[in-house]
Amino acid sequence: MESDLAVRRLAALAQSNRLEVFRLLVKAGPDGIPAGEISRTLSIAPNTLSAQLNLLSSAGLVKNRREGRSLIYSAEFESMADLLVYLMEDCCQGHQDVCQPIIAAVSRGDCCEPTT
Amino acid sequence: MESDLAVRRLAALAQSNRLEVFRLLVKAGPDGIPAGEISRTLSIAPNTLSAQLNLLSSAGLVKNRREGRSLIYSAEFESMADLLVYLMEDCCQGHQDVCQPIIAAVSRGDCCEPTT
DNA sequence: TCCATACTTCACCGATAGTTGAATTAACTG
DNA sequence: CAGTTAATTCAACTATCGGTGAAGTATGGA
Repeated sequence: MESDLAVRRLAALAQSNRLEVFRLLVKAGPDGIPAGEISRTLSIAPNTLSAQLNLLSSAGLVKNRREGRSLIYSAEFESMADLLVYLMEDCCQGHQDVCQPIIAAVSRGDCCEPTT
Repeated sequence: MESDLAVRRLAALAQSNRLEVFRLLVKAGPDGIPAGEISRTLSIAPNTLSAQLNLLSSAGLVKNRREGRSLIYSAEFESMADLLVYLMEDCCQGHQDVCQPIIAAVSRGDCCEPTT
């Protein structure tokens, strides 16, 4: 990943509205959520939200598809993975004791079950 | 982790100089690097760098210790872990097929060996 | 065709961030 | 203590960001 793109992705997430939007979409999973519902859920004005979604979208962190009148937004999980890897690249010169807790934390993440 | 702190950490990383500084410190591991050496390595003016380090520091992403005249900066790996977890919290409603690649990617990360 | 719904785009304003140059604090050396 | 190196703090300037109101585009129903 290029440094420039990483900065754009981090900047996209570095704002309270956008961060909440992104986390909401992460929780929603691949099905996504229509823009209007995001707007109501997070109490963000539709035009403001639209600008935020545009930014997240052009950073490659979310995508959308149309269903009737609604635009359904969902998270781009692959981009997120790229970003996380970029941040931890060549981490800590192989000190397992330093990095291992990070990996463990992400694996937990109140997300999926770890693959046993 | 509070939303506010997460935003501050992301904002701290969302700038090319600071991102490069942080990645350099991640690669350096627990030993860290003196401010002057960071300045020379990345060609950032000392006063500019100082402001950036301050921001990273107050976001809890780096810490420093004094050794003689030098201030040695190093990454705060635990904070980073917290941030990553916050971003992926309750990820994708348990769709393992979506989240698993992310975990795998971070585990790889050109970092430490995965614990087998 | 006309209207309502769902979002987006545009123009504008106040607030905040990043850089620079000058001055300042801290620590070692002779 | 004077001089030097290491790094930080301060003030000022420009550029960019985030939110708002108003207007515009697209889809579906009567």
